[in-house]
Amino acid sequence: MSNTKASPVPKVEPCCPPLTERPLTAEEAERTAAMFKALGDPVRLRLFSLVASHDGGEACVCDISDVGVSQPTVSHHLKKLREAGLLTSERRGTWVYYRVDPSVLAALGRSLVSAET
Amino acid sequence: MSNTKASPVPKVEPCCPPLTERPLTAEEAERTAAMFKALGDPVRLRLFSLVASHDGGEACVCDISDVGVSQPTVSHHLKKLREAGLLTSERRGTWVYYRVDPSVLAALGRSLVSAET
DNA sequence: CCCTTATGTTGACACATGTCGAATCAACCG
DNA sequence: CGGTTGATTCGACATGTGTCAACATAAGGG
Repeated sequence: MSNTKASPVPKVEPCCPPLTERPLTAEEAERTAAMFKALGDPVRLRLFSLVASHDGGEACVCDISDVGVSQPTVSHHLKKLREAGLLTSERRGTWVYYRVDPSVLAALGRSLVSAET
Repeated sequence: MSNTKASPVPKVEPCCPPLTERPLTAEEAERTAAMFKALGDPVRLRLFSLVASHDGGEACVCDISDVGVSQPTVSHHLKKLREAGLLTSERRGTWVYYRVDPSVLAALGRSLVSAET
């Protein structure tokens, strides 16, 4: 309402401060670790990669269900990724589509590469 | 040793292919997830951040043992980080020093940020 | 030498997590 | 409607994981 102009986004910090510049606080570590944890399972990482690399950055569950586990398990992992803030889901008719949140992903990555400034 | 000359390191791929350009194979996901998993615990992430942000990129265990868990637990987590290839350790006299592997860290980060090319 | 300090290892245990089959909910189609 | 297919939820189980106390190892100092 008030700051509709080009506000410099004072201290939003979408998710993850850089790991290499100062020690993380307990709270920061808690939030950031939750995201790394979500990517720390092979099946979830494949699912995430399948969604992220799909055309338009989104994919139907039916397109990515072939990762070697049962379909309930796929759904379970997608839910975890959604709860971690890495994916969003939307139902369009019969199918449910998942897509990545690019900003969160980029911020997470930047928390790692910021070392080589 | 045949290739002692200045080989351009053909396709080493230190650890982690980009997640957003093509679906990861099961094997790639396995290896990459292992690193994310190592960073997926709050205590480990704090320990890692403490080492990474310390002067000279290395820290004595005695400097980073104050993260709210017992000392054996700290040692246990440092071992996990070492096994994941994120930290290396070296004993110099009485104290053991841990330091980060910058190349692995950067490669991991790049696997996330490569989306915004 | 023994003793103190600094780290790492072992064993045990509570708890979280990945997995599946069965049941359930949602949308489309004859 | 009833039926079919897609997707999630539920209940259960085996396995993995974080944690600590106790013990072991390493280095240095009296």
